[in-house]
Amino acid sequence: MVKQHILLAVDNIIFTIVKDKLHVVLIQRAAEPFINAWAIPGGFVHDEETVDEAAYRELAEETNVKNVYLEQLYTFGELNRDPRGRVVSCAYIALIAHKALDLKSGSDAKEVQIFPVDKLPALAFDHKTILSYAIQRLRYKLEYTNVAQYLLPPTFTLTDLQQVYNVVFNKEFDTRNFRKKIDKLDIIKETGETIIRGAHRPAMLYRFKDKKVKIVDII
Amino acid sequence: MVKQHILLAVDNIIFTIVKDKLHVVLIQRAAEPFINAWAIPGGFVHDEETVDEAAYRELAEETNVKNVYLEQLYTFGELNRDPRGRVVSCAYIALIAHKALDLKSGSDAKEVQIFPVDKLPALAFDHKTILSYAIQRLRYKLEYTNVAQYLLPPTFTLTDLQQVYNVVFNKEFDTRNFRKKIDKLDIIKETGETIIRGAHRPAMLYRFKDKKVKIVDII
DNA sequence: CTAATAGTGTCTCTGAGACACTATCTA
DNA sequence: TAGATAGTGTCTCAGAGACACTATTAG
Repeated sequence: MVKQHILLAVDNIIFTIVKDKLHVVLIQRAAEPFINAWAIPGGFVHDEETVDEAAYRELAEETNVKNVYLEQLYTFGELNRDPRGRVVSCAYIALIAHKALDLKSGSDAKEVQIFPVDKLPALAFDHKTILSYAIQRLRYKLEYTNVAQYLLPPTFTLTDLQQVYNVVFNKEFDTRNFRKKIDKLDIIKETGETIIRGAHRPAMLYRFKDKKVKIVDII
Repeated sequence: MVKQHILLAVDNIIFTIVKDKLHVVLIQRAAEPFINAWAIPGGFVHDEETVDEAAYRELAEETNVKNVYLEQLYTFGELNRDPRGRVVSCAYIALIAHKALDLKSGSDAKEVQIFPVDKLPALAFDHKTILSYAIQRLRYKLEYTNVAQYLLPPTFTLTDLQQVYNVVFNKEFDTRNFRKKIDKLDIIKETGETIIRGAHRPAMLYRFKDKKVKIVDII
């Protein structure tokens, strides 16, 4: 029907939170172009898989994960993104709890590593642009949905949950107001268990009521 | 580098408001598959143009427009979208004032026509899915940005502006509250001119202060 | 004068944000 | 008992939403 010389790729911006920093998974490229440079993991879409499936497959090849949140971010279609030729990339955001993350480098990467988003190495291709866009979207989504759960283990304390927001928005939310808000939204429930994490009062563990992404005004 | 048999297309969901209904531009297909069926206008991306440019080009081929708002919506990458083969489509939303719309059918269409979104014909491909998604996004964007201006002529009355919101959200906003809100947001200015549209008090004409898309909490 | 739309102000209630102390544990 | 984090309530202010009348025109 048509002659076209465009290749379609997917890129996954994999976010996770470590201590008090938002981190992103990057790979060190093992081949030209941009050999040795750090890049967002991704690859070409196969003929017999959907674009979503391609993103899942590529994600699995880099990180051993289940229960990841994956959401299409944007399609980057500029002309000279890739020196090898015309490549259009459909970017996805993945959210994962740090505990669940178990990185192993795939065939096309020397190394896989997480980096705090405020201390990134130079990135290959237009990956810096993609990443900024991803952070924007992440903030946006945390503001009005319950996807924060995917950055947390299945059970967590209210402090953990607030930490996610503090870190992603890079500010200190007020503990009382934050808890009031969460309480009113009715999106989490107590597990009945507590956890002791030091020489102080133990914290109640909670769980999200609904795994499905719901629109809720959190911030 | 890679063998891939995927074609990349763009589709434009062109919205406009006529009287008290949200409308969308559709073409009647002149070729198989889905010959004679109505479809969202679109086409394949050329090798030497960006995906955005492809969307603009296709848009221009169907509608004689300048000053259109065009925004990438979502990339639809399912396997059997197109019976001819593997086609991934990057969908865009376009907003245009009805006055500015001057449709002419391109080569691959028998007919171009606007339809109210609540009285659509059967649509080809997965275009019904795409359209629902587009309407959702449109509502979303009107809620928190100033893009409503692109559904209006350069100058308009407050009633016109409210009409856009009434129509897109399919409800009657309160005139006083709506105007208070718009006033406080400081996004439009009086032109100083009035317009008479019948046997009643003339209405003040306004203009948006800023063409750039801005985040503002309208609804 | 009638009919039709343009244009305006007040009150109530809810939610956002500022703010400081008690509870519970370990060492 | 000192040190550390968990957990909680009140007040103020701003904004959302409900609500009804006057202004201006043509015919």
